[in-house]
Amino acid sequence: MASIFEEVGALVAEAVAALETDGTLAPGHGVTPVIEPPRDPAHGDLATNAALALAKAAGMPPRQLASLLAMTLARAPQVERAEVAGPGFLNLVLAPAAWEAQLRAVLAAGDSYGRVPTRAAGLPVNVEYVSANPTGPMHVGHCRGAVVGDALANLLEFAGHRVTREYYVNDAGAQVDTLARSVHLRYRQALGDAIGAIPDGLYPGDYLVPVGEALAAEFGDRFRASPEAEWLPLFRGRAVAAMMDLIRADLATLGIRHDIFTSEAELHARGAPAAAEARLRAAGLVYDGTLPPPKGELMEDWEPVVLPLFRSTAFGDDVDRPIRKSDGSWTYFGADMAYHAEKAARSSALIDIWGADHSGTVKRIEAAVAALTGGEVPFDVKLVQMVRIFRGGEPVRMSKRAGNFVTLADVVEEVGPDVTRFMMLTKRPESPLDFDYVRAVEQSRENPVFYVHYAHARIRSVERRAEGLALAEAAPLDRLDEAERGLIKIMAQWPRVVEQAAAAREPHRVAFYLHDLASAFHALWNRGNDDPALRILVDDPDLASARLALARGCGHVLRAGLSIMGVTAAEELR
RNA sequence: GACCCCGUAGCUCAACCGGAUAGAGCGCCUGCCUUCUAAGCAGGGGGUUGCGUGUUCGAGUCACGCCGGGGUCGCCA
Repeated sequence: MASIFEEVGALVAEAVAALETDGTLAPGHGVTPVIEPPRDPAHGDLATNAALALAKAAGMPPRQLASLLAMTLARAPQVERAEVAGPGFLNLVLAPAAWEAQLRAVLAAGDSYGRVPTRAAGLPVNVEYVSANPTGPMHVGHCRGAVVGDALANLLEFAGHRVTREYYVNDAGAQVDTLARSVHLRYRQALGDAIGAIPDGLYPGDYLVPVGEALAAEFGDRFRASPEAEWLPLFRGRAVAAMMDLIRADLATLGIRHDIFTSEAELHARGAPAAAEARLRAAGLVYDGTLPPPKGELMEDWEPVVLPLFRSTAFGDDVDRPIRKSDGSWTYFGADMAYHAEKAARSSALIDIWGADHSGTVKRIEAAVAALTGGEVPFDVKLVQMVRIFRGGEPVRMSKRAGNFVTLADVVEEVGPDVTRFMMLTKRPESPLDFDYVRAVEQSRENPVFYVHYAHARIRSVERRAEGLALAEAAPLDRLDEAERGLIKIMAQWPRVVEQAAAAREPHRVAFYLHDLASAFHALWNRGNDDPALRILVDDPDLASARLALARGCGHVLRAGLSIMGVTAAEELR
């Protein structure tokens, strides 16, 4: 069944078409009227700007056009009243039966209410998220991008897209060589060498100790004193594999699993950057040139050098960007460019979730994708701002260099995956987030996780209690009152929330919507505290079954939303 | 210097491709527990949406310019 917005949208479209038929309105105006719930409930259940948007095409004042539309719309059985308001808005009050039908649709669809059937045609949407460097366990800073990316992938699937969840493994370059050297030190340590303090520039974390021990057990002292060239590739491979195991285990604690891990090293091995360079050279977008000296802090060692440059300035970037270094090896950007070209070839759209510290590189990669796909594949980079972690208002320090950083595992262990995921989605990603261990587990209205769980637990409690009662089979939903229909109206917005959150790539909107829905449910529930006749399970079996159906429907929507967020719906809170 | 993000109630934040009188929570004030879980609910007070100009029937939302906070800048990763 169509959502209430689609249903009313169709009615409005019919009314507009009727005006075209009788010549009031010339066809071909290209206007799609917006149907939305008005902010002010006095403006009815739904409002449309159709007359405002079409006034120019009709050559008629908006209010006059609106009253023509109102006359047609008022004849529809779903519409109780159609009123012209303000500059030419058309406010619609729907008949109670229309809302009862919406509740029946929710109950029929169950937890799938609002889900769009998967579109089989075309390539999947690619969401790349986490992509943390394989040099250690995940820290809390990675956590937000991980949750936002995963929830976004869930949301897009719910909205009918096929989705590929992808992780780009930066297993090439200097940092993984550093990792390998750090592991070699731990390997010597495992063989009994006194290694002393970990030198500056190497990774100090204890998590490398077992990696060194495993290598010692397997290879004995074969690489103890041998030249670096003999062990570096081997140690690098083992270290990266071990780090990726750590990272996958961290992600698993949050229920996150990627479909594809793409290796930067393999990308180089199959010559992808060179292929991308050739295409861009042919298009005149890569040339050999010299960069101007960097602005900002003074760079004493800077010297002009001729390098292959990507013409990102043609796409709004400040300067052109080198794709290879003076020694001929690829820059990070050179590989990343090729990687995105490969992803674009197998995707209908690309979405990257990045930490805000990479904001400076967005333009060049957007430029590269536009250049390599001819603008055919939409590409969005969503920047996620940093997380600051607190305990009872006191900042908790983290420092990856010192090796004593707050890990993702620390957070999940302390507050659990559900709270972690929910909290990461309680703000727009582009706002910095303060995460407080104490407040995150607080059981109060102030805590949105708890608040939504509490609503669901109340519904489950009533459902359990109702199991032993003899209630009417088919709930007579016309017994519901105005306030109860108000809850249906909020539930009926769910398909639209899904559609718009998916289009905007903003999973946090689901969290906010669930909070609103839970709030409406709590309000209804509490009427029963003031007046026992307003409780759900009253003596009248017809009325009880109708109210139970309402609560059940609300439970379905709460579970649908929580499943997108990747949060378990609590059965009870004790 | 340049680029990116942010600026909305005392605080933390919303505001659905631009829509009508900008909404929640916290804190403050006033009510509601022999309960279907009061871990909650109802009501009250609180705003020049940082400033300005422009586009529009209509701007917190779009454009441009300022101001303020944060982040970034490299042949790094």
